[in-house]
Amino acid sequence: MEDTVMEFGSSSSTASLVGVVKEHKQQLGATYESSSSPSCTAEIDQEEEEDHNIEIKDYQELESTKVEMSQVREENNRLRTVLARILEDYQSLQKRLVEVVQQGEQTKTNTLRTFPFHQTPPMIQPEEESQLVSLSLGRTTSSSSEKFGNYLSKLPKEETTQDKFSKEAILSLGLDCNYEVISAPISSNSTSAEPVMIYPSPENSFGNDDPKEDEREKWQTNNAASNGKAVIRSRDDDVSQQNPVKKPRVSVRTRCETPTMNDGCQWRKYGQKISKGNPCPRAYYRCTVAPGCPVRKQVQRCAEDKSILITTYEGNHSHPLSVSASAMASTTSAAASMLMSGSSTSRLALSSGSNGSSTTLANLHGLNFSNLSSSETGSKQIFYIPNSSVSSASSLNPTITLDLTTPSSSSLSSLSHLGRLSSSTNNFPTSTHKYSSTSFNFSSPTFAQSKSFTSSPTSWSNGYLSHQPYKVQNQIQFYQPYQSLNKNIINTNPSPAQQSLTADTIAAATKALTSDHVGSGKWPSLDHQFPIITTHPTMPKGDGYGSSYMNVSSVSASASASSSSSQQGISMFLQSSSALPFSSSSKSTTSVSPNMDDS
DNA sequence: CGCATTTGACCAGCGC
DNA sequence: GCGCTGGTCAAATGCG
Repeated sequence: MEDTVMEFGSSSSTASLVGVVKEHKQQLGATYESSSSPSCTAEIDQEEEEDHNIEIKDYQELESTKVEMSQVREENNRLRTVLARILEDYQSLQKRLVEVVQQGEQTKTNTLRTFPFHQTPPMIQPEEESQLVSLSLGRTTSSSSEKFGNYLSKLPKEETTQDKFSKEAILSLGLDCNYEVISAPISSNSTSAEPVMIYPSPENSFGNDDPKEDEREKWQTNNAASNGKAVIRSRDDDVSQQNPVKKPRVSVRTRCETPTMNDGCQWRKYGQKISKGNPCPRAYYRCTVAPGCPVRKQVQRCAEDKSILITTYEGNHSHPLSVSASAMASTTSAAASMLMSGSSTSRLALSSGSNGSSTTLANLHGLNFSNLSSSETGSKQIFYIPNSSVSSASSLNPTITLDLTTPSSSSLSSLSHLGRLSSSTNNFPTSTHKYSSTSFNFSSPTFAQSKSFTSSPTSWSNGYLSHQPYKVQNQIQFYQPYQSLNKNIINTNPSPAQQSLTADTIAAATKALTSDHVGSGKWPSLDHQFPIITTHPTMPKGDGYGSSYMNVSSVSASASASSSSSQQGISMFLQSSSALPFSSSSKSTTSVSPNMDDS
């Protein structure tokens, strides 16, 4: 890209072009003067006329070329801006990586110290350490890929495709996932230019997802374990006891006329039920992108408004995700993390955090990369859901609902709703209004800064990306090495009507959920209006894991350029990933039906 | 024929 | 203990 910039952006080439144009103008003028002479013969006049026409043609071509060049120059400027931003982001990430790596050992120690709800440190075997770290809620900072390699080495020996997925990627962008910052190889003095990759760890705090296990066993085991039943497990016994809470669920409400929402994943229906209180059947799907992927989803129409589709996700993807799928997965992941972190704050072992619950919320936030800053990674936090929460846990999984419907979202293709100020109104069924709501405004200047969201709907793209209306989803995906390195890109080619709403709105939700302001403990001023996320605790029993309702009804952002270093966490990735090669030249090796969920 | 969907049966958890 | 409900399985069925 840099070559392109230099080629089209050099002022010399532009100047030379202008010179050529001027020269032609002069020639034309001379030709005109000579042709006006009455002494010329008819032949000469004809020749001159031909020359005149040719030169006029050349002149027109040059003029058009000039216009093109000016356009290219503008394009070039945009590319330069993007490139500069990418470089800036890259340097910042590199710096952050160094910080994380340098504190790896210290983090380990802190991890063992912040263990009050599980076991006393003496009971922790050294070989279990990596597991325990990985089982923490929210992100964990793996100081080295070796640690994870050790973890993998302890898995059963049989090497399945699933295992390969796990070992190679470990980047399931699923629910309640942990993110590990891995640089391969990482050394304590690593200052190489290795890109920092954000991997959701395959283990999560609640699901005990283990790609090695049989899918069903895992699924049932998780449920059984969460219900406090004795479960025969080999490796995850500790986990089951530590986190007997059911997997958090993220329910996404969208206006969708199609049977299911296209979220980029492949699903196979395995059941359907008529649930109580809703005449519309509830369909059960499992992810079939990779064998053994534990992610399930339930799809049901809203009883009050049939146009609203309620999709509930549960579990972690154990495979690389497509661009569009990662958008949803990252959103649900963030929502799940927020749900678990926020609802369990009072019960968690808070090893650090000086800003009260807000800080805790952010610290638990699996997606809040910006919290990888040294100040916080230095005191790595492991949060365990205490067993005491199990006894009162309802059979209902903790659920958080993201309302992606808008009061006037009948036109799905229109992004105009993004430009409006958030409204507290929503289309949530009246049955849910009985719950008291707490409104969280996840404003974030980085939203506008990253150009993912600005006041203009078309500014979803940043100029050149505007020609790739669906590639902008990369702006909300995480850097997946699978896609950039292995070209394992799934081109979902979603239908615009479906995807436009999903992508931007989900991105809004993701951004909001991952907004660093959550962790700042301060809610910024409303010069940037972003998704209004409202939580509705629905568990009157007070087990701390009730459903929450998040209204991401509308998004409005003013194009503020304000930024702070602490906000670069996710926006950096967003911007960087948007410019990754695969975003524009992805060769899909796996084809997914454009409307796989709609067929 | 292979794969996805449908649908009744089964199981587990919870409340009474 | 029983019934209700949610969730899953698996045989049957449909489809390309």
